[in-house]
Amino acid sequence: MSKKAPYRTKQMTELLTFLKSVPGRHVTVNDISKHFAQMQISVGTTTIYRHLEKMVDEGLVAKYIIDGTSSACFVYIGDTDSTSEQTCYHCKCEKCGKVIHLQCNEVAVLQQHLAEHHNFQMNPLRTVFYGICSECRNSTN
Amino acid sequence: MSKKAPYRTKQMTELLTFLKSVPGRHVTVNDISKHFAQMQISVGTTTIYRHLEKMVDEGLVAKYIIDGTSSACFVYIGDTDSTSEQTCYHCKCEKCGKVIHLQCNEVAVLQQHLAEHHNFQMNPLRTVFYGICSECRNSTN
DNA sequence: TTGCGTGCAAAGGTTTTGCATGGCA
DNA sequence: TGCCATGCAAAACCTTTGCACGCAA
Repeated sequence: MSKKAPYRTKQMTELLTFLKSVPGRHVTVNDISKHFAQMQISVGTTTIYRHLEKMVDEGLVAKYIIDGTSSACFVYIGDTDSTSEQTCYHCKCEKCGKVIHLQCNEVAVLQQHLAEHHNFQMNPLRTVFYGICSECRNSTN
Repeated sequence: MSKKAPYRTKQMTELLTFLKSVPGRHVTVNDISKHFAQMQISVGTTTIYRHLEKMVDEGLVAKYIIDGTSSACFVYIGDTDSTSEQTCYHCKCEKCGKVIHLQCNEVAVLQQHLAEHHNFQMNPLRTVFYGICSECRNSTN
């Protein structure tokens, strides 16, 4: 019942600093690892996984599973100003693999419909729309 | 350019038979493997993967990546009667892990909107909505 | 006979877990 | 000092690939 007092460790500080330094960008655990290697900062992969998992549970970080075969992506959302920030939706092209960010009211409409009529509280942070992007649609193939 | 004439092998026949025997149900490669083991039918895992991949390309089978950490799911859709069959959408609860099937016109509306206004051809067969299901919403936790 | 289909084994990659050590409070 | 945090190593897991053999046409 008693709260665990989280330690303020160097690794966690570094991780938070990095996440906040790339707002709105998806990063994989690999990306983070490489960044630390470049900066000569020593943080183990295991530690990154463990912290990210915790922060996802706490709602500080959003986890996207863009593609089952590649690794998961993480975005820091803890500082999001809820009054000015618009929700961002993700579309992934099945052909070229590109991920498109879009801000679309229609999705918000659907979100509300699902909540009201299907009692399903959709999470736009984790939901990814799959399909074919405009470039691939126009290409002859 | 010349078409390869696909062989009619025992393994492929068995796989097709099984997929057709569980219409509308998600099955993983593991499920298929276990089924064959129970039926004393010998089909290698590699073969299952290879056939499924081919059938996905041909549009006979839909592949869902419900969760990045677990294995992919496959559904046979080759026999779908396009005149009577309604498209089925998938919602996955982030808490209890349950997958809900729903048939909802609002999603079709969004699909059309994405196509017309964002030039993105959404694929409802692969898209999964993440969120919280009704039971988990109502629970005290 | 031809060459695709098959399946074992092994590789590939991401994520999790065990365990001894290190560091914050 | 107490105990969480760390990170190495190894396991676990799903999927893909190499290669030799078998089988359909």
